[in-house]
Amino acid sequence: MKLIVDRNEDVPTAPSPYQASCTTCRLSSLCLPLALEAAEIDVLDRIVQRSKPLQKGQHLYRESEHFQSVFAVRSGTLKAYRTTDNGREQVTGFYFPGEILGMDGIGNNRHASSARALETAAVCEIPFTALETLSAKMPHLQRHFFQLMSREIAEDQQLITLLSKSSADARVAALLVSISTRNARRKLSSIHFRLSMSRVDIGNYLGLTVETVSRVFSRMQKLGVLRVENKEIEILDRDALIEMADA
Amino acid sequence: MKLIVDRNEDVPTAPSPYQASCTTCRLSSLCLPLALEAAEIDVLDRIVQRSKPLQKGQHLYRESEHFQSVFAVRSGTLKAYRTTDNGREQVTGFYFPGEILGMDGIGNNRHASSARALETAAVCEIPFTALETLSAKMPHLQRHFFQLMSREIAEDQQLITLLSKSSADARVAALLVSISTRNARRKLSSIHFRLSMSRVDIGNYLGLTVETVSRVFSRMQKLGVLRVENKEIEILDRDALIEMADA
DNA sequence: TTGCCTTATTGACGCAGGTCAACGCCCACC
DNA sequence: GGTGGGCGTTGACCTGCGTCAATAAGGCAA
Repeated sequence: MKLIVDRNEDVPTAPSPYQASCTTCRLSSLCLPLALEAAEIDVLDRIVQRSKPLQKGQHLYRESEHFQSVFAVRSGTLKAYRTTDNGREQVTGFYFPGEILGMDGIGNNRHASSARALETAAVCEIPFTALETLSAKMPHLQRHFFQLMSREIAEDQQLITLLSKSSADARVAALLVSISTRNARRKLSSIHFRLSMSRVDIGNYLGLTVETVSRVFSRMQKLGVLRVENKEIEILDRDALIEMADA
Repeated sequence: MKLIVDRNEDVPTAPSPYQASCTTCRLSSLCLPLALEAAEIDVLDRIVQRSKPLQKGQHLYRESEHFQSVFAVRSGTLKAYRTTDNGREQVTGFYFPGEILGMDGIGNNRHASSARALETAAVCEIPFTALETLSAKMPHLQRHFFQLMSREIAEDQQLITLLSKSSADARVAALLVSISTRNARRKLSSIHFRLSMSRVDIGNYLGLTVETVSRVFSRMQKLGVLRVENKEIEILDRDALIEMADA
């Protein structure tokens, strides 16, 4: 007998199964421009599509597929990755609730990367042509999307720097700090969390092997910076971690 | 006595010293949306500012400065770079004529990187607020800028993959192929060109040391893939180079 | 032209992290 | 409860690239 209620409310409620609205969404402060008025949110709301949640491992979109929409994560985590010409995989980002993915597809009308769920995940689909039309009418919204894309560029550049210059320790530290910060934005614990991605994905993202990632975790634990128990991470010394991240 | 005419026509012509227009610019096919009508180009033309060329080493903008404009390269080459917390430099890109830079500043209203000229360079300044206003009225233009930004994201992701997975040989090969391709877009030789950036910059961009870059060039020369003479590069076997780029 | 300074090349050597291999643990599914 | 397979950890060894150092080759000023 199941006494504990599932925290992910995936249960459909007829007639419009996954209904929710931007107005009531507690993540809207992350993915929408704050300056948007109630009436404007309503208009936007009407173009956003909410469909049934993705199961772990399921794809949201695949590289080189026709691009139609960008997506906002509602719950769960997704990873974006591209496949290189020689068949290897490169994880290009992890996306948490409130974050937007798929913007790399706008440029050539096809997705430049694939995205799949790392755990059960729900997303809002935002058809891009509708978004464009709306943006032209709502300056705040246009500005907001320019900003979102610009920030994605800036974040990618930070990753470039990380990959180009930093030691294995610094890379892992930087990722943990990033996750910690993003958790804080979502009002979750910034020092205690569960990694939704595997060591393989972490290594792939950071340009390291699984073994190295594992060794770094062990080392940090020994140093008293972290407590690691499988996917559960507790940050014991955030300052030390931040220090390590730019060494 | 100087018989050879300078190819860079920097000579001011009174009364409006650096006058030129998007209509006559042979690069406009690269930096403007093709679908723009003559009248629209004219409107855009009016917001674009052309100032005196930058000298080698001169900054176009600096990291964390207030963001106001994006820039289109008219002639010469620029590099963008950011300074890490621990004081090191990371080159995030090279920009050739017809390419747009500065878009990473939109997100937080300050430039996320610095940009400096690698040689005498002329740019068109495009004030961003004006561009926004115009974009709202001209759907083609809005779409174009979304696309430009998206492509920058996709390109950064490619660099991420390169830095994360590839050998020194592959990185250098990839850069050369990229320059070669971009030269072709500008109707310049794709097999014979002069590198405007130093070995230090190349190494920095690719996450390698100068010494490694130098060794890779020597090795490729020995293999008959390249002919290297200082900054002059001749690609002897483009297919081999492309092959090396994803190994 | 000379001389100085910056940039590039080449060699010798060391180390961080990759590779290979063995093993333990977690959990899903009989 | 048992068992198989994936995921994570740890150790031993190897190698590609960084580091340090010496030298050469441009390029610019005077």
